[in-house]
Amino acid sequence: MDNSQKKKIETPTPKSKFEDSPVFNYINNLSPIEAVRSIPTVQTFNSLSFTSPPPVFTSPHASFHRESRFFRCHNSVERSKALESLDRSVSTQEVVVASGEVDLNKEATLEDQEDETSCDRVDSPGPGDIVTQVLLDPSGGAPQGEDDGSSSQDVSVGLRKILDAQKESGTPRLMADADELLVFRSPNDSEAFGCLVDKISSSERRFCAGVKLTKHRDITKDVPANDNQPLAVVPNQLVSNLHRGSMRRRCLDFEVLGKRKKDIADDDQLAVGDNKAESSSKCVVPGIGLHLNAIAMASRGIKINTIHEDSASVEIQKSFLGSATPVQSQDIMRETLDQAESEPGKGLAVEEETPKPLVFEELNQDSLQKKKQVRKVEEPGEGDSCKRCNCKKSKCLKLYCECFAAGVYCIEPCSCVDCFNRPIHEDTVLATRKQIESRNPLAFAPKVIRNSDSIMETSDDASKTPASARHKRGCNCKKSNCLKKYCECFQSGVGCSINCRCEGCKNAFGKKDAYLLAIMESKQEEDLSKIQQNSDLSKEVEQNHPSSDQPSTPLPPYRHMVVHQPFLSKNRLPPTQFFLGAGSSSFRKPDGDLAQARIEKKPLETVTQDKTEIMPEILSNTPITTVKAISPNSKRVSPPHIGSSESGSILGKRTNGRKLILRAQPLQNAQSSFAFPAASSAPQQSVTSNQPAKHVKKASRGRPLKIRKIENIPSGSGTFWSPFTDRSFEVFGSRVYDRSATDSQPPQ
DNA sequence: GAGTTTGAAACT
DNA sequence: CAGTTTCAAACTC
Repeated sequence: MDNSQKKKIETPTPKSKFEDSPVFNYINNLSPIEAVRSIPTVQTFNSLSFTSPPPVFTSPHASFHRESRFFRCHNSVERSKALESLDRSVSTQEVVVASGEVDLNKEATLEDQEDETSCDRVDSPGPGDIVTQVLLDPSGGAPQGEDDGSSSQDVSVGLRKILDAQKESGTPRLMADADELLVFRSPNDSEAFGCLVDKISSSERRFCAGVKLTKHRDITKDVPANDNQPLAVVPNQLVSNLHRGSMRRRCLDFEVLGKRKKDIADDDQLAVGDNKAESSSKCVVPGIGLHLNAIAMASRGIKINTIHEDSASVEIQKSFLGSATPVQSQDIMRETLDQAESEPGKGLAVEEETPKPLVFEELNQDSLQKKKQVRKVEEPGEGDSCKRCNCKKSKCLKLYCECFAAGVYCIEPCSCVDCFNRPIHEDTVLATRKQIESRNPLAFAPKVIRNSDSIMETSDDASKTPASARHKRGCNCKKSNCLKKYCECFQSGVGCSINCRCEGCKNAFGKKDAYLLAIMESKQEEDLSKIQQNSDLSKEVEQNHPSSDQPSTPLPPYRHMVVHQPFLSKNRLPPTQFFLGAGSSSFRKPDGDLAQARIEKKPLETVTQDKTEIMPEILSNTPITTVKAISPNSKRVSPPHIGSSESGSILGKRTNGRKLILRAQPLQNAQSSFAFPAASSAPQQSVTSNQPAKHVKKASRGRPLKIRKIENIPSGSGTFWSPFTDRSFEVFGSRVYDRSATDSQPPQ
């Protein structure tokens, strides 16, 4: 291309006197050079961007840095004041903080000292900031300096220089943060997040929150090899280091025992030498080995933030959830927001901490007071990272002990007697833990499972509730009516489920009985939708016009067609599902009024408002894998039919409500795969299966329906809609019946 | 803060 | 697996 351009420039006309002019020569010479110059520049950014996620990811990432500051000010009444003082250079600060992150990522394991100081420079944006932003953009977390080779390394070196220069004039305020980051090594160490967030919320180290957390995220993501590295004990410890030490001291690091022992020795020394520091640290860094706990604790860190109901916090927390998928994060966030809404104060796992000399300490006076107030309200629920026990006889080596159960060492605030849950007795702790785990491998797993995937692992159908929290084992309350914290479900803020053996359940978060109610209601709705759909079919038969290819609602070309198996859609809808609105409604919403919940849900419907949509909508509050089966005409596929008898089809085989998801295929493949409309002239009611015939006959109000049997269909059962032909089909076992040979406009 | 209640954990 | 005991948190006063 350059050659052709050159030719165009150079060879249009025979040489003229103009060519000899300096201007012409200048232009003639400049053009190709400009092109050559511009290309490398673009390529440099492109190369960086290529390793970066799309902008949709970069924005939250960037906002994370921005909001990390907010995040730290959340608990302060003078948040705005803090912001004023901090916002000397908003955007550039973020960038520089981020640059610290990059720097740390690159060299955390190499130079502790560098780590300590890399966070110092906050206020002075450097020339490399923009490039740093580019480096940081990838929310994938990979330090671009390592990935991108020389160019980004150069940038990083430049940043380091800048940082070094700033270091001389910077304050030591943030020094501790960098090495404190090293405390957290495990990607699953979500409780560490929680604790860290606690600390953050508690006011100190305002600015480095983002650095710390992103650092953690990046470390865990990018340097997995370091996951098992011993904690980096930084020399020249500051007060915060003692604090850190106590944090580590309370950490039950079951997976790196050998490596930890060395640290433990140090910790013990610290413990002897400075219990004050220990007591100042009630926050807990969880045991790295507590990977199971981390599952549930992934949401813990969020909890703290969401109380602020700041959308920015959401972004932060998404960022915190480094290992969580966006969908998971969303789910967690939704839940957390709901929790924060329904339980103000509970989400604040804030611990009192001894204030440390920090630059912005004055900004935190109020926040500390507030936190103390919050602390009173705060209840060390199941999800709290900071446990305090009062064990007398168990030596804190049984699950009776909250600390031990939470996977943390007992610390100063504990009032336990003869406590063995100390780093000194780590061997005993580990042995006991192993013993308990041998008895019950999930003994240290979170009691409440908020992750839908985890829920899906359970054997109970009722637990297969997407996006709903469940107590793992269920409660067994007899007298508390699940209305007091004796009830683990209530304490965890989740509704009772079919797993519970409670009596007289009145759990405000969801009665067990609500299951039955939900089942009944869903069945009613299913019937209604059945009737509605069959009515539509009748109309279609009447009109007898070919299928419409004009969807009223544009839909993405690719869609999952979900065939809800009867037991999921019909019988296994837990009450909490009703509380999971499309937006912020929550499973925490008391289920006292299911109807109200449904009413609230109704406005959320964006398509036709007929009753048939309620259930699918509810079901759609599931992870992304379950997509509503909505026709382009906004006509929802009715829940699958269940005949009076479930024999003769997959219905007879209860499959725990698993959803059969049929992936839509390109049009040319769709017809072949579904084998329709193979017999367009099939006789009406040519039904080979009794159940469909019976059902259709009944639902069609006596009108004959065009039902064509289609062979060789994957087993499954239910009604589904084909986006390619805008037809509905019924699947019964291995047979598919085309229920909409002629389609009509959907009812509005 | 002491005593009671409660339900999970542990034990048999 | 069911019944009992132990235990510590939650609760009440």
